[in-house]
Amino acid sequence: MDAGETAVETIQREMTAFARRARASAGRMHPELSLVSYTLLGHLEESGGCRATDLAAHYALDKSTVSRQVSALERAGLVERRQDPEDHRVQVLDLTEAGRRILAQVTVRRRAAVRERLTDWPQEDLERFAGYLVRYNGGSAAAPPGDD
Amino acid sequence: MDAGETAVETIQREMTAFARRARASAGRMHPELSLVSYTLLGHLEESGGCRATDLAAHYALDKSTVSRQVSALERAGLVERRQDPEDHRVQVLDLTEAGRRILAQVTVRRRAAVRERLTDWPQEDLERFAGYLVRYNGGSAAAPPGDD
DNA sequence: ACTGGTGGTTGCATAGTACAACTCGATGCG
DNA sequence: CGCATCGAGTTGTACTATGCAACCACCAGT
Repeated sequence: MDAGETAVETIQREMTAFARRARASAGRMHPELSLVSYTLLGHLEESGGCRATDLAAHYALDKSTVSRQVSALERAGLVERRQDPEDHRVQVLDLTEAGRRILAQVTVRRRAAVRERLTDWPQEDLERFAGYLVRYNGGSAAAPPGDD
Repeated sequence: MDAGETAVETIQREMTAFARRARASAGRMHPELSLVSYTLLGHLEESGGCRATDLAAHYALDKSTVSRQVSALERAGLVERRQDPEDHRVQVLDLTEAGRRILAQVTVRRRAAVRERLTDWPQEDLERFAGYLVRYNGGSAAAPPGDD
């Protein structure tokens, strides 16, 4: 196996390991906001409000899954649904004040956890790593960070 | 926010995005081997056989979860259980031939999918990215952030 | 008005998970 | 030795996330 294969193999293995860990403990750290709920709220904040269908498409989730997640978030008072006056099929979703607050809290906690692992990393490495992740995840080198 | 914060923020977001995507698509890609099953088989291969308790500890899973996963893998003919002659409480788990074969197949497919996203990456970037991931995941045994 | 397409909800099934209670065997202590 | 304790694993129960399919409501084009 050449060096390229070795690097690909390592990347595959490490990404797998990460995904498994994230999944295994997704609910433990932020009992009030699951990983999926967190990313949905994050997307609402970034996008400034969107439709359930947009969330489903963006996250490759079934619309029924999004529907239920959104219902839960609404029950929890973190998002609001507004009827689109232009199209009565559509519900435009947006964060409530409480939603914004919780999202900010969880973001801070998550970022702290990430930063924890990144202590001692030189600034240059942080930036390169961030760049690689963006490039890997998106093909989206163009998209703004956290686009997703 | 300074550049360091921005990089940390991006890393956090991208790792989260990746975890979510992996989770969403884990089952679709390899219907016969879920992400968790895959990692368990992988660990058995690396370790050359271990106990269910070791798997649980390594992956921060409840022993009941591992028990059921292992049962499923055994039913599928991918792992074997052997009584430890030293301690009759213990079952040493190991891959069967079929388990090895499936694991190899899925590894190839997963690696191909990863390589797909890494086409056009210069060798130097591949190696650096792999190194960053190892470093990020590695110190993490204690408090994996995606893990939380 | 009919037809087809889109946004969303609900019923049903499944996977993965945790926690608690349990069994069985090992280990240690009086 | 006999009993208490510990460790490995299993099983019962419950919950969450998820997908698919069926369905309803609405929009738009013909």
